[in-house]
Amino acid sequence: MTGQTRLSWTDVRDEIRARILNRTYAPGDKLPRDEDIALELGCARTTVHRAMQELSQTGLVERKRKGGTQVKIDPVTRATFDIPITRREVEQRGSKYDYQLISRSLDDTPLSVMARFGIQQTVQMLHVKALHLADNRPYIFEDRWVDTRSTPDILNVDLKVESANEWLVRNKPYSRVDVRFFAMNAEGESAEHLSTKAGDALLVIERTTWIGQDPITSVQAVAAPGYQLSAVN
Amino acid sequence: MTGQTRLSWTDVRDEIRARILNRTYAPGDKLPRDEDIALELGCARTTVHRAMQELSQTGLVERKRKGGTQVKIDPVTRATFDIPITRREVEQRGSKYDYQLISRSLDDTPLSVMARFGIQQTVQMLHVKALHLADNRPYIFEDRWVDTRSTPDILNVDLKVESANEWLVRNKPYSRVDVRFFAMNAEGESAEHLSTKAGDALLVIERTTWIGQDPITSVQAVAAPGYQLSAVN
DNA sequence: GACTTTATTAAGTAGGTACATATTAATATT
DNA sequence: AATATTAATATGTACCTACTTAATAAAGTC
Repeated sequence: MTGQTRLSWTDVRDEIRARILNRTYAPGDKLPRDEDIALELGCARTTVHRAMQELSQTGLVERKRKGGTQVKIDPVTRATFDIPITRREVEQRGSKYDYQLISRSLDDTPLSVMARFGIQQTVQMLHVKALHLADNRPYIFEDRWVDTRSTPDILNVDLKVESANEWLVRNKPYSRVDVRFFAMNAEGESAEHLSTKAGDALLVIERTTWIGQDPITSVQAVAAPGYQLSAVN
Repeated sequence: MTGQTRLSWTDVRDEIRARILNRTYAPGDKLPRDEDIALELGCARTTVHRAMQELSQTGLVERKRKGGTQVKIDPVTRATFDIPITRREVEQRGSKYDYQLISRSLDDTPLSVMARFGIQQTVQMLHVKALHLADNRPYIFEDRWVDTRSTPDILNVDLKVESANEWLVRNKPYSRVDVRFFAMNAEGESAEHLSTKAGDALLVIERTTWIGQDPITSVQAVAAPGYQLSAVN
Protein backbone atom coordinates (compact mmCIF):
# COMPACT_ATOMS: atom_id res chain seq x y z
CA MET A 1 0.00 0.00 0.00
CA THR A 2 1.35 3.39 -0.90
CA GLY A 3 -0.97 4.76 1.77
CA GLN A 4 -0.16 8.29 0.62
CA THR A 5 -2.65 11.02 1.15
CA ARG A 6 -4.45 12.64 -1.75
CA LEU A 7 -2.58 15.14 -3.89
CA SER A 8 -3.26 18.82 -3.56
CA TRP A 9 -3.02 21.16 -6.53
CA THR A 10 0.14 22.69 -5.09
CA ASP A 11 1.74 19.24 -5.10
CA VAL A 12 0.81 18.85 -8.72
CA ARG A 13 2.14 22.32 -9.51
CA ASP A 14 5.42 21.54 -7.80
CA GLU A 15 5.72 18.20 -9.57
CA ILE A 16 5.15 19.73 -12.99
CA ARG A 17 7.50 22.57 -12.22
CA ALA A 18 10.12 20.11 -11.06
CA ARG A 19 9.78 18.21 -14.31
CA ILE A 20 10.24 21.42 -16.24
CA LEU A 21 13.28 22.30 -14.17
CA ASN A 22 14.87 18.89 -14.63
CA ARG A 23 14.00 18.94 -18.32
CA THR A 24 11.61 16.02 -18.34
CA TYR A 25 9.57 18.62 -20.12
CA ALA A 26 12.07 20.86 -21.91
CA PRO A 27 11.40 24.35 -23.27
CA GLY A 28 9.12 24.09 -26.29
CA ASP A 29 7.94 20.61 -25.37
CA LYS A 30 4.29 19.76 -25.34
CA LEU A 31 3.03 18.45 -22.04
CA PRO A 32 0.60 15.55 -21.79
CA ARG A 33 -3.06 16.40 -21.63
CA ASP A 34 -4.36 17.45 -18.23
CA GLU A 35 -6.39 14.29 -18.12
CA ASP A 36 -3.37 12.06 -18.67
CA ILE A 37 -1.36 13.87 -16.04
CA ALA A 38 -4.29 13.50 -13.68
CA LEU A 39 -4.44 9.82 -14.43
CA GLU A 40 -0.71 9.38 -13.96
CA LEU A 41 -0.55 11.28 -10.69
CA GLY A 42 -3.81 9.88 -9.45
CA CYS A 43 -5.91 12.99 -9.03
CA ALA A 44 -8.80 14.74 -10.71
CA ARG A 45 -8.43 16.77 -13.86
CA THR A 46 -9.65 19.84 -12.02
CA THR A 47 -6.68 19.55 -9.70
CA VAL A 48 -4.26 19.49 -12.60
CA HIS A 49 -6.15 22.38 -14.11
CA ARG A 50 -5.72 24.45 -10.97
CA ALA A 51 -1.99 23.72 -10.96
CA MET A 52 -1.64 24.59 -14.63
CA GLN A 53 -3.53 27.79 -14.09
CA GLU A 54 -0.78 29.04 -11.83
CA LEU A 55 2.08 27.78 -13.97
CA SER A 56 0.49 29.55 -16.89
CA GLN A 57 0.08 32.76 -14.93
CA THR A 58 3.69 32.83 -13.82
CA GLY A 59 4.72 32.46 -17.43
CA LEU A 60 6.30 29.00 -17.24
CA VAL A 61 3.90 27.30 -19.61
CA GLU A 62 1.51 28.37 -22.32
CA ARG A 63 -1.91 26.84 -22.72
CA LYS A 64 -4.22 26.81 -25.67
CA ARG A 65 -7.55 25.17 -26.13
CA LYS A 66 -7.15 22.07 -28.20
CA GLY A 67 -3.48 22.97 -28.67
CA GLY A 68 -2.58 21.68 -25.26
CA THR A 69 0.09 22.87 -22.86
CA GLN A 70 3.59 23.81 -23.88
CA VAL A 71 6.66 24.80 -21.90
CA LYS A 72 7.56 28.34 -22.89
CA ILE A 73 10.58 28.51 -25.15
CA ASP A 74 11.83 31.81 -23.82
CA PRO A 75 10.49 32.03 -20.32
CA VAL A 76 10.30 35.65 -19.28
CA THR A 77 11.19 36.73 -15.80
CA ARG A 78 7.95 37.94 -14.38
CA ALA A 79 8.29 40.17 -11.37
CA THR A 80 5.53 41.74 -9.33
CA PHE A 81 5.99 44.96 -7.42
CA ASP A 82 3.79 46.36 -4.72
CA ILE A 83 3.74 50.11 -4.60
CA PRO A 84 2.17 51.00 -1.29
CA ILE A 85 1.20 54.37 0.11
CA THR A 86 4.45 56.14 0.83
CA ARG A 87 3.59 56.60 4.49
CA ARG A 88 3.10 52.87 4.86
CA GLU A 89 6.32 52.15 3.07
CA VAL A 90 8.27 54.44 5.38
CA GLU A 91 6.60 53.11 8.50
CA GLN A 92 7.23 49.53 7.50
CA ARG A 93 10.93 50.31 7.30
CA GLY A 94 10.59 51.35 10.91
CA SER A 95 11.19 55.01 10.13
CA LYS A 96 9.34 58.12 11.19
CA TYR A 97 7.16 59.48 8.43
CA ASP A 98 6.67 63.13 7.66
CA TYR A 99 5.05 64.98 4.84
CA GLN A 100 5.37 68.48 3.42
CA LEU A 101 3.22 70.18 0.85
CA ILE A 102 5.43 72.18 -1.46
CA SER A 103 2.96 73.70 -3.86
CA ARG A 104 -0.62 73.47 -4.96
CA SER A 105 -2.08 75.26 -7.96
CA LEU A 106 -4.43 74.94 -10.87
CA ASP A 107 -2.35 74.70 -14.00
CA ASP A 108 -2.82 73.83 -17.64
CA THR A 109 -1.54 70.36 -18.42
CA PRO A 110 1.71 70.37 -20.35
CA LEU A 111 2.12 68.07 -23.33
CA SER A 112 4.00 65.45 -21.31
CA VAL A 113 1.11 65.05 -18.90
CA MET A 114 -1.44 65.01 -21.69
CA ALA A 115 0.54 62.21 -23.29
CA ARG A 116 0.49 60.21 -20.09
CA PHE A 117 -3.26 60.50 -19.87
CA GLY A 118 -3.68 60.04 -23.58
CA ILE A 119 -5.73 63.22 -23.96
CA GLN A 120 -5.58 65.69 -26.82
CA GLN A 121 -6.77 68.92 -25.30
CA THR A 122 -5.11 70.96 -22.63
CA VAL A 123 -7.17 71.09 -19.48
CA GLN A 124 -6.72 72.69 -16.13
CA MET A 125 -5.79 70.24 -13.42
CA LEU A 126 -4.70 70.45 -9.83
CA HIS A 127 -0.94 70.42 -9.77
CA VAL A 128 0.54 69.32 -6.46
CA LYS A 129 4.13 68.98 -5.40
CA ALA A 130 4.97 67.37 -2.11
CA LEU A 131 7.77 65.77 -0.19
CA HIS A 132 7.68 62.59 1.84
CA LEU A 133 10.30 62.20 4.54
CA ALA A 134 11.70 59.24 6.42
CA ASP A 135 13.42 60.02 9.72
CA ASN A 136 13.48 63.68 8.74
CA ARG A 137 15.35 62.97 5.56
CA PRO A 138 13.86 63.44 2.10
CA TYR A 139 12.52 60.17 0.82
CA ILE A 140 10.29 60.77 -2.17
CA PHE A 141 9.46 63.95 -4.04
CA GLU A 142 6.18 63.72 -5.87
CA ASP A 143 4.94 65.85 -8.72
CA ARG A 144 1.29 65.13 -9.25
CA TRP A 145 -1.56 66.17 -11.50
CA VAL A 146 -5.15 65.50 -10.48
CA ASP A 147 -8.06 65.80 -12.88
CA THR A 148 -10.66 67.89 -11.08
CA ARG A 149 -13.38 66.77 -13.47
CA SER A 150 -13.24 63.17 -12.27
CA THR A 151 -12.11 64.11 -8.78
CA PRO A 152 -13.59 67.46 -7.76
CA ASP A 153 -13.48 66.56 -4.07
CA ILE A 154 -9.71 66.87 -4.05
CA LEU A 155 -10.22 70.65 -4.06
CA ASN A 156 -11.74 70.49 -0.59
CA VAL A 157 -8.93 68.45 0.88
CA ASP A 158 -6.38 70.26 3.00
CA LEU A 159 -3.25 68.94 1.33
CA LYS A 160 -1.06 70.54 3.98
CA VAL A 161 -2.39 67.92 6.37
CA GLU A 162 -3.23 64.90 4.27
CA SER A 163 -1.13 63.92 1.27
CA ALA A 164 -2.83 63.64 -2.09
CA ASN A 165 -1.20 60.24 -2.34
CA GLU A 166 -3.04 58.96 0.68
CA TRP A 167 -6.33 60.73 0.03
CA LEU A 168 -6.55 59.42 -3.50
CA VAL A 169 -5.73 55.85 -2.59
CA ARG A 170 -8.37 55.94 0.10
CA ASN A 171 -11.05 57.79 -1.78
CA LYS A 172 -10.52 57.26 -5.47
CA PRO A 173 -10.27 53.71 -6.64
CA TYR A 174 -9.16 53.35 -10.22
CA SER A 175 -10.06 50.86 -12.88
CA ARG A 176 -6.86 51.16 -14.89
CA VAL A 177 -3.32 52.02 -14.01
CA ASP A 178 -0.13 52.53 -15.95
CA VAL A 179 3.12 52.12 -14.09
CA ARG A 180 6.58 52.78 -15.43
CA PHE A 181 10.06 53.14 -14.06
CA PHE A 182 12.95 55.14 -15.38
CA ALA A 183 16.01 57.00 -14.24
CA MET A 184 16.59 60.74 -14.31
CA ASN A 185 19.25 63.13 -13.23
CA ALA A 186 18.46 65.32 -10.27
CA GLU A 187 18.01 68.90 -11.34
CA GLY A 188 16.63 72.12 -9.94
CA GLU A 189 13.56 71.32 -7.96
CA SER A 190 14.07 67.59 -7.45
CA ALA A 191 17.68 68.11 -6.39
CA GLU A 192 16.69 70.88 -4.03
CA HIS A 193 13.85 69.06 -2.31
CA LEU A 194 15.65 65.75 -2.10
CA SER A 195 18.69 67.59 -0.70
CA THR A 196 20.98 66.03 -3.23
CA LYS A 197 23.31 67.53 -5.72
CA ALA A 198 22.25 68.13 -9.29
CA GLY A 199 23.18 65.28 -11.57
CA ASP A 200 22.62 62.45 -9.13
CA ALA A 201 20.79 59.49 -10.66
CA LEU A 202 17.30 59.13 -9.27
CA LEU A 203 14.71 56.41 -9.76
CA VAL A 204 11.34 57.67 -10.89
CA ILE A 205 8.10 55.75 -10.47
CA GLU A 206 5.45 57.15 -12.75
CA ARG A 207 1.88 56.15 -12.17
CA THR A 208 -1.19 57.22 -14.07
CA THR A 209 -4.70 56.14 -13.18
CA TRP A 210 -8.11 56.26 -14.82
CA ILE A 211 -11.63 55.43 -13.81
CA GLY A 212 -13.21 54.03 -16.93
CA GLN A 213 -12.01 56.43 -19.61
CA ASP A 214 -11.59 59.38 -17.29
CA PRO A 215 -8.18 60.43 -16.01
CA ILE A 216 -7.80 60.59 -12.26
CA THR A 217 -4.21 61.34 -11.48
CA SER A 218 -0.70 61.05 -12.80
CA VAL A 219 2.28 61.23 -10.52
CA GLN A 220 6.00 61.14 -10.86
CA ALA A 221 7.46 59.90 -7.60
CA VAL A 222 11.15 60.73 -7.58
CA ALA A 223 13.02 58.70 -5.01
CA ALA A 224 16.04 59.88 -3.06
CA PRO A 225 19.45 58.53 -4.12
CA GLY A 226 20.05 54.93 -3.14
CA TYR A 227 16.40 53.95 -3.37
CA GLN A 228 15.81 50.42 -4.59
CA LEU A 229 12.59 48.84 -5.63
CA SER A 230 12.48 45.11 -5.18
CA ALA A 231 9.98 42.54 -6.31
CA VAL A 232 7.70 40.76 -3.91
CA ASN A 233 8.47 37.10 -3.32
CA MET B 1 -38.40 35.92 -17.65
CA THR B 2 -34.97 37.39 -17.17
CA GLY B 3 -33.80 34.89 -19.74
CA GLN B 4 -30.20 35.85 -19.01
CA THR B 5 -27.50 33.32 -19.51
CA ARG B 6 -25.57 31.89 -16.61
CA LEU B 7 -22.94 34.03 -14.94
CA SER B 8 -19.28 33.43 -15.58
CA TRP B 9 -16.68 34.03 -12.92
CA THR B 10 -15.41 37.06 -14.82
CA ASP B 11 -18.89 38.59 -14.61
CA VAL B 12 -18.89 38.01 -10.90
CA ARG B 13 -15.40 39.48 -10.59
CA ASP B 14 -16.45 42.56 -12.53
CA GLU B 15 -19.59 42.96 -10.47
CA ILE B 16 -17.71 42.76 -7.18
CA ARG B 17 -15.03 45.09 -8.45
CA ALA B 18 -17.67 47.54 -9.60
CA ARG B 19 -19.21 47.47 -6.15
CA ILE B 20 -15.85 48.18 -4.61
CA LEU B 21 -15.27 51.02 -7.05
CA ASN B 22 -18.65 52.57 -6.40
CA ARG B 23 -18.22 52.08 -2.67
CA THR B 24 -21.05 49.65 -2.12
CA TYR B 25 -18.21 47.84 -0.42
CA ALA B 26 -15.89 50.55 0.90
CA PRO B 27 -12.26 50.09 1.95
CA GLY B 28 -12.14 48.13 5.17
CA ASP B 29 -15.67 46.78 4.74
CA LYS B 30 -16.39 43.15 5.14
CA LEU B 31 -18.00 41.54 2.12
CA PRO B 32 -20.84 39.03 2.40
CA ARG B 33 -19.88 35.38 2.51
CA ASP B 34 -19.14 33.78 -0.82
CA GLU B 35 -22.25 31.70 -0.41
CA ASP B 36 -24.51 34.71 0.08
CA ILE B 37 -23.03 36.49 -2.90
CA ALA B 38 -23.55 33.34 -4.93
CA LEU B 39 -27.14 33.19 -3.77
CA GLU B 40 -27.72 36.85 -4.56
CA LEU B 41 -26.18 36.72 -8.00
CA GLY B 42 -27.59 33.32 -8.76
CA CYS B 43 -24.46 31.28 -9.30
CA ALA B 44 -22.48 28.60 -7.55
CA ARG B 45 -20.15 29.30 -4.66
CA THR B 46 -17.22 27.97 -6.66
CA THR B 47 -17.84 30.67 -9.24
CA VAL B 48 -17.69 33.37 -6.60
CA HIS B 49 -14.60 31.70 -5.22
CA ARG B 50 -12.89 31.86 -8.59
CA ALA B 51 -13.72 35.55 -8.91
CA MET B 52 -12.50 36.29 -5.40
CA GLN B 53 -9.31 34.40 -6.09
CA GLU B 54 -8.39 36.95 -8.72
CA LEU B 55 -9.50 39.98 -6.75
CA SER B 56 -7.40 38.72 -3.88
CA GLN B 57 -4.40 38.18 -6.11
CA THR B 58 -4.56 41.66 -7.55
CA GLY B 59 -4.59 43.04 -4.03
CA LEU B 60 -8.09 44.52 -4.01
CA VAL B 61 -9.47 42.33 -1.26
CA GLU B 62 -8.06 40.25 1.53
CA ARG B 63 -9.44 36.85 2.40
CA LYS B 64 -9.11 34.84 5.56
CA ARG B 65 -10.60 31.55 6.51
CA LYS B 66 -13.48 32.09 8.85
CA GLY B 67 -12.68 35.82 8.86
CA GLY B 68 -14.31 36.30 5.49
CA THR B 69 -13.42 38.76 2.76
CA GLN B 70 -12.49 42.36 3.34
CA VAL B 71 -11.82 45.24 0.98
CA LYS B 72 -8.21 46.31 1.54
CA ILE B 73 -7.91 49.53 3.51
CA ASP B 74 -4.80 50.72 1.74
CA PRO B 75 -4.90 49.04 -1.62
CA VAL B 76 -1.39 48.79 -3.00
CA THR B 77 -0.68 49.35 -6.63
CA ARG B 78 0.44 45.99 -7.85
CA ALA B 79 2.35 46.05 -11.09
CA THR B 80 3.77 43.12 -12.98
CA PHE B 81 6.75 43.42 -15.24
CA ASP B 82 7.93 40.97 -17.83
CA ILE B 83 11.65 40.95 -18.32
CA PRO B 84 12.25 39.05 -21.54
CA ILE B 85 15.48 37.99 -23.17
CA THR B 86 17.09 41.17 -24.40
CA ARG B 87 17.21 39.93 -27.98
CA ARG B 88 13.46 39.34 -27.91
CA GLU B 89 12.85 42.73 -26.38
CA VAL B 90 14.83 44.44 -29.12
CA GLU B 91 13.23 42.43 -31.86
CA GLN B 92 9.75 43.11 -30.58
CA ARG B 93 10.47 46.83 -30.84
CA GLY B 94 11.15 46.11 -34.49
CA SER B 95 14.84 46.85 -34.18
CA LYS B 96 17.86 44.93 -35.35
CA TYR B 97 19.55 43.08 -32.54
CA ASP B 98 23.28 42.74 -32.09
CA TYR B 99 25.44 41.49 -29.33
CA GLN B 100 29.04 41.99 -28.34
CA LEU B 101 31.06 40.15 -25.75
CA ILE B 102 33.23 42.63 -23.91
CA SER B 103 35.07 40.46 -21.43
CA ARG B 104 35.04 37.01 -19.93
CA SER B 105 37.16 35.91 -17.02
CA LEU B 106 37.19 33.87 -13.86
CA ASP B 107 37.23 36.27 -10.94
CA ASP B 108 36.75 36.18 -7.22
CA THR B 109 33.33 37.46 -6.20
CA PRO B 110 33.46 40.90 -4.64
CA LEU B 111 31.45 41.59 -1.50
CA SER B 112 28.63 43.21 -3.44
CA VAL B 113 28.04 40.07 -5.46
CA MET B 114 28.34 37.83 -2.42
CA ALA B 115 25.68 39.94 -0.78
CA ARG B 116 23.36 39.51 -3.73
CA PHE B 117 23.71 35.76 -3.58
CA GLY B 118 23.66 35.72 0.18
CA ILE B 119 26.90 33.78 0.43
CA GLN B 120 29.66 34.28 3.00
CA GLN B 121 32.77 32.98 1.28
CA THR B 122 34.46 34.38 -1.74
CA VAL B 123 34.31 32.00 -4.66
CA GLN B 124 35.54 32.12 -8.17
CA MET B 125 32.82 32.71 -10.71
CA LEU B 126 32.63 33.42 -14.38
CA HIS B 127 32.49 37.15 -14.84
CA VAL B 128 31.03 38.25 -18.15
CA LYS B 129 30.51 41.70 -19.54
CA ALA B 130 28.54 42.17 -22.70
CA LEU B 131 26.67 44.73 -24.72
CA HIS B 132 23.29 44.36 -26.40
CA LEU B 133 22.57 46.68 -29.30
CA ALA B 134 19.38 47.81 -30.99
CA ASP B 135 19.80 49.18 -34.51
CA ASN B 136 23.54 49.41 -33.95
CA ARG B 137 23.12 51.60 -30.91
CA PRO B 138 23.97 50.49 -27.38
CA TYR B 139 20.86 49.25 -25.64
CA ILE B 140 21.84 47.36 -22.52
CA PHE B 141 25.20 46.78 -20.92
CA GLU B 142 25.26 43.72 -18.74
CA ASP B 143 27.68 42.82 -16.01
CA ARG B 144 27.13 39.23 -15.03
CA TRP B 145 28.46 36.65 -12.61
CA VAL B 146 27.78 32.97 -13.17
CA ASP B 147 28.40 30.34 -10.53
CA THR B 148 30.36 27.58 -12.27
CA ARG B 149 29.56 25.12 -9.50
CA SER B 150 25.85 25.08 -10.34
CA THR B 151 26.41 25.85 -14.00
CA PRO B 152 29.68 24.30 -15.21
CA ASP B 153 28.42 24.01 -18.79
CA ILE B 154 28.63 27.76 -19.22
CA LEU B 155 32.39 27.32 -19.53
CA ASN B 156 31.94 25.46 -22.80
CA VAL B 157 29.68 28.06 -24.33
CA ASP B 158 31.19 30.41 -26.88
CA LEU B 159 29.98 33.66 -25.42
CA LYS B 160 31.22 35.59 -28.42
CA VAL B 161 28.41 33.98 -30.37
CA GLU B 162 25.65 33.31 -27.90
CA SER B 163 24.93 35.71 -25.06
CA ALA B 164 25.03 34.35 -21.54
CA ASN B 165 21.63 35.95 -21.10
CA GLU B 166 20.11 33.78 -23.77
CA TRP B 167 22.02 30.61 -22.99
CA LEU B 168 21.06 30.75 -19.33
CA VAL B 169 17.39 31.40 -19.95
CA ARG B 170 17.28 28.49 -22.34
CA ASN B 171 19.39 26.06 -20.40
CA LYS B 172 19.22 26.96 -16.76
CA PRO B 173 15.80 27.29 -15.25
CA TYR B 174 15.78 28.76 -11.77
CA SER B 175 13.59 28.11 -8.81
CA ARG B 176 14.01 31.52 -7.17
CA VAL B 177 14.68 34.95 -8.50
CA ASP B 178 15.32 38.33 -6.96
CA VAL B 179 14.63 41.36 -9.10
CA ARG B 180 15.32 44.95 -8.20
CA PHE B 181 15.47 48.28 -9.93
CA PHE B 182 17.51 51.31 -9.13
CA ALA B 183 19.17 54.27 -10.78
CA MET B 184 22.87 54.90 -11.14
CA ASN B 185 25.09 57.47 -12.74
CA ALA B 186 26.98 56.42 -15.82
CA GLU B 187 30.66 56.15 -15.07
CA GLY B 188 33.76 54.67 -16.64
CA GLU B 189 32.82 51.38 -18.21
CA SER B 190 29.06 51.80 -18.37
CA ALA B 191 29.38 55.28 -19.87
CA GLU B 192 31.93 54.08 -22.38
CA HIS B 193 29.99 51.05 -23.59
CA LEU B 194 26.64 52.77 -23.64
CA SER B 195 28.24 55.67 -25.53
CA THR B 196 26.88 58.19 -23.12
CA LYS B 197 28.56 60.80 -21.03
CA ALA B 198 29.56 60.12 -17.47
CA GLY B 199 26.94 61.25 -15.00
CA ASP B 200 23.88 60.40 -17.07
CA ALA B 201 21.16 58.68 -15.06
CA LEU B 202 20.73 55.06 -16.05
CA LEU B 203 18.15 52.49 -15.02
CA VAL B 204 19.60 49.29 -13.67
CA ILE B 205 17.74 46.00 -13.56
CA GLU B 206 19.45 43.63 -11.17
CA ARG B 207 18.48 40.00 -11.29
CA THR B 208 19.81 37.15 -9.19
CA THR B 209 18.72 33.55 -9.59
CA TRP B 210 19.09 30.35 -7.63
CA ILE B 211 18.27 26.73 -8.20
CA GLY B 212 17.23 25.47 -4.81
CA GLN B 213 19.85 26.98 -2.50
CA ASP B 214 22.55 27.20 -5.14
CA PRO B 215 23.39 30.46 -6.87
CA ILE B 216 23.15 30.44 -10.64
CA THR B 217 23.73 33.94 -11.86
CA SER B 218 23.48 37.57 -10.89
CA VAL B 219 23.36 40.29 -13.48
CA GLN B 220 23.19 44.03 -13.52
CA ALA B 221 21.60 45.12 -16.75
CA VAL B 222 22.32 48.80 -17.26
CA ALA B 223 20.00 50.35 -19.77
CA ALA B 224 20.89 53.15 -22.14
CA PRO B 225 19.58 56.64 -21.30
CA GLY B 226 15.87 57.07 -21.94
CA TYR B 227 15.03 53.47 -21.25
CA GLN B 228 11.65 52.96 -19.63
CA LEU B 229 10.25 49.85 -18.09
CA SER B 230 6.50 49.63 -18.13
CA ALA B 231 4.11 47.22 -16.50
CA VAL B 232 2.17 44.67 -18.46
CA ASN B 233 -1.58 45.28 -18.84
C1' DG C 1 -10.21 37.30 35.69
C1' DA C 2 -6.89 34.62 33.01
C1' DC C 3 -6.33 30.56 30.71
C1' DT C 4 -7.56 26.38 28.13
C1' DT C 5 -10.66 23.64 25.52
C1' DT C 6 -14.35 23.10 22.35
C1' DA C 7 -17.50 24.42 18.87
C1' DT C 8 -18.55 27.15 14.99
C1' DT C 9 -17.80 29.40 10.82
C1' DA C 10 -16.26 30.76 6.17
C1' DA C 11 -12.80 30.13 3.01
C1' DG C 12 -10.08 26.46 0.70
C1' DT C 13 -9.70 22.22 -1.68
C1' DA C 14 -10.78 17.75 -4.16
C1' DG C 15 -13.65 15.07 -6.93
C1' DG C 16 -17.11 14.32 -10.38
C1' DT C 17 -20.23 15.59 -14.22
C1' DA C 18 -21.68 18.18 -17.95
C1' DC C 19 -21.14 21.39 -21.26
C1' DA C 20 -18.71 25.53 -23.79
C1' DT C 21 -15.16 27.20 -26.63
C1' DA C 22 -11.36 27.67 -29.38
C1' DT C 23 -8.31 25.34 -32.49
C1' DT C 24 -6.64 22.09 -35.20
C1' DA C 25 -7.36 18.35 -38.35
C1' DA C 26 -10.05 16.07 -41.63
C1' DT C 27 -13.29 16.18 -45.16
C1' DA C 28 -16.02 17.86 -48.69
C1' DT C 29 -16.80 21.31 -52.21
C1' DT C 30 -15.70 24.50 -55.81
C1' DA D 1 -5.14 23.02 -55.65
C1' DA D 2 -7.51 26.35 -52.98
C1' DT D 3 -11.36 27.13 -50.15
C1' DA D 4 -15.17 26.20 -47.26
C1' DT D 5 -17.41 23.01 -44.13
C1' DT D 6 -17.46 19.67 -40.60
C1' DA D 7 -15.65 16.81 -37.03
C1' DA D 8 -12.55 15.99 -33.32
C1' DT D 9 -10.10 17.42 -29.26
C1' DA D 10 -7.92 19.63 -25.15
C1' DT D 11 -8.55 23.34 -22.32
C1' DG D 12 -11.98 26.28 -19.95
C1' DT D 13 -15.98 26.89 -17.21
C1' DA D 14 -20.10 25.99 -14.18
C1' DC D 15 -22.31 23.50 -10.74
C1' DC D 16 -22.77 20.23 -7.07
C1' DT D 17 -21.20 17.64 -3.10
C1' DA D 18 -18.20 16.54 0.50
C1' DC D 19 -14.60 17.36 3.28
C1' DT D 20 -10.45 20.25 5.26
C1' DT D 21 -8.38 24.00 7.53
C1' DA D 22 -7.59 28.13 9.90
C1' DA D 23 -9.43 31.51 12.63
C1' DT D 24 -12.65 33.16 15.71
C1' DA D 25 -16.12 32.88 19.27
C1' DA D 26 -18.11 30.50 23.04
C1' DA D 27 -17.93 27.68 26.86
C1' DG D 28 -15.70 25.62 30.50
C1' DT D 29 -11.91 25.34 34.06
C1' DC D 30 -8.45 26.83 37.30
